[in-house]
Amino acid sequence: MGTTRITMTPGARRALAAASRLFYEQGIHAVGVDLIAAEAGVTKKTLYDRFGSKEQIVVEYLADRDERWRAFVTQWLERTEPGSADRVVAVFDASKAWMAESSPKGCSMVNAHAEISDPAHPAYAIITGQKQWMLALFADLVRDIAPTRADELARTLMLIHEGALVAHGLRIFPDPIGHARDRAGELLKDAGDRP
Amino acid sequence: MGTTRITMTPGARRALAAASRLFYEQGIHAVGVDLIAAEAGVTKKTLYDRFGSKEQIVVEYLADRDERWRAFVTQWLERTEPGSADRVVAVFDASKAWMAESSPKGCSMVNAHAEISDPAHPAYAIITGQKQWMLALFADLVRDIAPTRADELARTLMLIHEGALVAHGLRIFPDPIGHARDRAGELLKDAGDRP
DNA sequence: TCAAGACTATACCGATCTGTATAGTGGCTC
DNA sequence: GAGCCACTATACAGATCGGTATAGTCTTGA
Repeated sequence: MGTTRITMTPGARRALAAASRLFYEQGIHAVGVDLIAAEAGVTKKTLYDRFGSKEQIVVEYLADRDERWRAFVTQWLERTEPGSADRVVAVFDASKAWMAESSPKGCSMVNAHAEISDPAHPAYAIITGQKQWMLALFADLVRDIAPTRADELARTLMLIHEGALVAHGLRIFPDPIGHARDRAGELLKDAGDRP
Repeated sequence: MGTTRITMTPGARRALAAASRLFYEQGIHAVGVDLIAAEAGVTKKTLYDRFGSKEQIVVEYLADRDERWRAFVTQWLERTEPGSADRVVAVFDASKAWMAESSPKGCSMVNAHAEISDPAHPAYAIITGQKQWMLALFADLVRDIAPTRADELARTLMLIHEGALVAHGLRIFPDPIGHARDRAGELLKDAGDRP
């Protein structure tokens, strides 16, 4: 991990929880540190003692969300049969559950990327890192089913998955993640038929 | 069209061009009206005489981009055979050309949506309007090929297309729109085989 | 009991934010 | 050549931005 993390004292934990909610709902630039402090029941002094800068709060926000998402998916995968197409479908099931819980505005990484122009920003690596992790995960899961076409299928799954998250956030049509899940299932069934 | 548009004087045109570039590259909240005025070679007075508010500049930015995108796609479609699967593929070709030109950060509508929380914001209707237009376009084009499955296929195409734009913006893998184009072609070839 | 550390409250810094006011200049048309 | 309109320049209002300083309170563990 290339990003520096901070020690999470009780106050820092509350601040991060408030910042996470506010950043996701209203956007990063739209939320000031005064608002974060007020919502968390914490003074700005405490915020800057713990995080040092607003940028670091943003980094912690994304790194924490990334960490929780990876753990969430891993947990869903553990309930499925290794080496089966069900495992790919389970990723979409996990996404649907995750989004239904508290992510009506789509992927936080994609949304954060919209507000960060500088690739040198420490948050940039977290954002692209998660997407690379997802692509590698799809490739690993597909390799057990269709080894020769693993990379190509993984990229297609990636497109469908990202598209579903966007469609969910923008409410383009009902249940886009469920739709994506079904298409992913068909895609792998067809791929398995012709070896 | 539910959004009010303004009269585009030369100064307003320059201001909108500058705002478009800045909003897209740095995000809406990160760009102030002073910067827009300076970059456009226009005073703030002129900005407020023409647009009235920053919000209205944002609305013009999105409405103008939406308008130009629709014209762009329509132009590409006119070069293809009506009723053929090539027309769907042409949408992806248009997207690839559009993004290559001046959109390295993905879809401006999706990015703007990340910064706008209030559905009552006048920009909201423009954002969702474009996505609905795209979905209807896909449905119309597919109806000529596979009428019974038009809506389902249109939604799948929508997911692949949106995913490709995100993947392009985040540089998840090389040429995602080209990849999406090929998958869309296959999808319709298979759909046409079984009527 | 005492020291350390996490926290609180308050007040402030300079900079920047959106938005407005005043006064004056340039070019176009009738 | 008079009037109109787009534009320029400057200065400022009130609020909020990220970030810091001082001083005091609370809990925890040795």
